[in-house]
Amino acid sequence: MTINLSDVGKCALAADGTVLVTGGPGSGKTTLALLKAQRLIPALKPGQEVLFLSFSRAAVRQVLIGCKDILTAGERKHIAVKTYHAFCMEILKSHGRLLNGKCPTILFPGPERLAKSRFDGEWSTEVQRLASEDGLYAFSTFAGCAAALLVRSASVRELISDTYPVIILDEFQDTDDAQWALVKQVARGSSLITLADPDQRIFDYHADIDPERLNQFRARFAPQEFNFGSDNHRSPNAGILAFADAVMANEVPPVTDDVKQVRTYPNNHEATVHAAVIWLLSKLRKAGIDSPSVAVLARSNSYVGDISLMLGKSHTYSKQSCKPVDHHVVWDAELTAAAAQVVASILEWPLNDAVASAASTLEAIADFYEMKNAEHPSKSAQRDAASYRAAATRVREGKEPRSNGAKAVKAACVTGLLFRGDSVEDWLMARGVLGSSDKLAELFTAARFVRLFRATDEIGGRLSALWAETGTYRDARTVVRRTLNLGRLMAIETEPRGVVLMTLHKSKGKEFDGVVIVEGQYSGSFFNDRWEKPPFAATRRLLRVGITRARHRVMIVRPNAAPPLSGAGNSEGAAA
DNA sequence: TACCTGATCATTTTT
DNA sequence: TGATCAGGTA
Repeated sequence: MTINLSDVGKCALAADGTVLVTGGPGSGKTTLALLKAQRLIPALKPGQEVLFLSFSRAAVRQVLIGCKDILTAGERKHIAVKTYHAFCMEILKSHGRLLNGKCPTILFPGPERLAKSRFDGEWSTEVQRLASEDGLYAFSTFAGCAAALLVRSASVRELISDTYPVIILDEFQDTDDAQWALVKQVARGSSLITLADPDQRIFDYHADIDPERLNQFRARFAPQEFNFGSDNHRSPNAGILAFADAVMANEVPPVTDDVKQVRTYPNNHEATVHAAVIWLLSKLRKAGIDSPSVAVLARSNSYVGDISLMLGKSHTYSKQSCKPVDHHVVWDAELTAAAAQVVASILEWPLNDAVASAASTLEAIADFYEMKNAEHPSKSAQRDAASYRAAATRVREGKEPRSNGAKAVKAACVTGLLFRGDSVEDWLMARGVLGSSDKLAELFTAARFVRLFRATDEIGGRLSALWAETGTYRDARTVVRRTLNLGRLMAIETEPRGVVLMTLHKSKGKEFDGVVIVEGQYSGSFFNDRWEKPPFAATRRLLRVGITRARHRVMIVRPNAAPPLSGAGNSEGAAA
């Protein structure tokens, strides 16, 4: 692969010592970092590696792809690309005993969530206590504890600097306080190559992520600084980046074929979103891309879920029929998984008497509300969890449950369900129990999102296997739980292909042929002066990140009533 | 304690 | 539009 470096790029490549490289999306920061690594690798001693630190596994994957383009197989052996979490976990596992004499163990996110939902009190202080007293480290404590360890132990610090004499820091503008503390420690012995784009700060609503981080870095390390500005190596022409920059600056965006805005009316919003995705796919295919990747981005998780439901239905748009679009959703699935457990427990009804069956389903429902409360504490979730838990106990004691929701479950259970062995049909029948009462509507909605895991086929297959073996759905709950966990892992590891739905935030650092950005009518709106004052700088940065994910084409679908994207009024592009 | 009613609101989080 | 919450009532 030949790489044409700009003059700034050449200087940055040649520079020694601590370096700070800034530049916009697709300006080639990562490429430059890898070229620098390539230049430094021959000087490494045996056992030494260049360390490349990123925030997410998705980012690591993206960097590894870059490594394949730029480095030879031999060179790649001398570069370690890791997440902060992986790096810190290694430090803690190997040397954590030095902190408190306890054998270090890791509290993984799944078990942590469970523990959190059962724990009454401030969880953030509890994880600190678990780390310092028991040597049990939750993921959120990794960086802070690793930093504390390096402060205390010069020998561990030296060991790390000896292994990793050069450390590349990706997306530095989003470094949190604990990670910054860690960076300051490793910098005592290793030299830093730091990559950043202050305009891609999209996580700084988090109190730990300081908008001043880059300046703190400059003040502490006085790095040689190189600015790649708006160099653009991602999309073949500059229309997309220019449009994105205009949106960020709240200026009238340039007219370009690469970015189209579409307005929707309340009665055709869903159909328009659907049609936009189909239209973009066909445009990309016509442009010669065989299997284009398209990201559909929205502001909130719940709205991403809504869009998934839209794409799963048939619509008519301008007399054209839009068939369901196969797609993948990057989805935080804890609640959905809990709802799936409820459905699975219903599949197990025929195996037990009505009392045991109803009680186990009621407990699954209580678990669902506990999970809901753990994710987003609310009085109603707490009350519902307690109420269903109590109902389960009452049922086991042979009494009638009090609440209407629990009564509906009990009644359905007494009537019983007759499953026939068609796992999809039976799943829908079991889910239908939740649709029978208004009180259970929330669970019904959550269970509908099981298809978001793209695990429906997998679950269906495994349930069918269960049925073939036993003529029942014995252990349906276990099967469903395992399948959903598996599906989650695979979703992370596989390269995105086809249509993928996610939040704008999650799209950071990723790249697609086409991008559709959707604004919702009620939720998922862009400009809301409830949280943010005009000119909505944070939202504009976020939109810029989303728009610049596209290599070829962008569509922005917005309600007709929404204010103009930028440039005070006369900025509307052509509608499709 | 459960449920009805009307008011209020509708973001983002790596592993 | 639809979910959620506080306050009132049985």
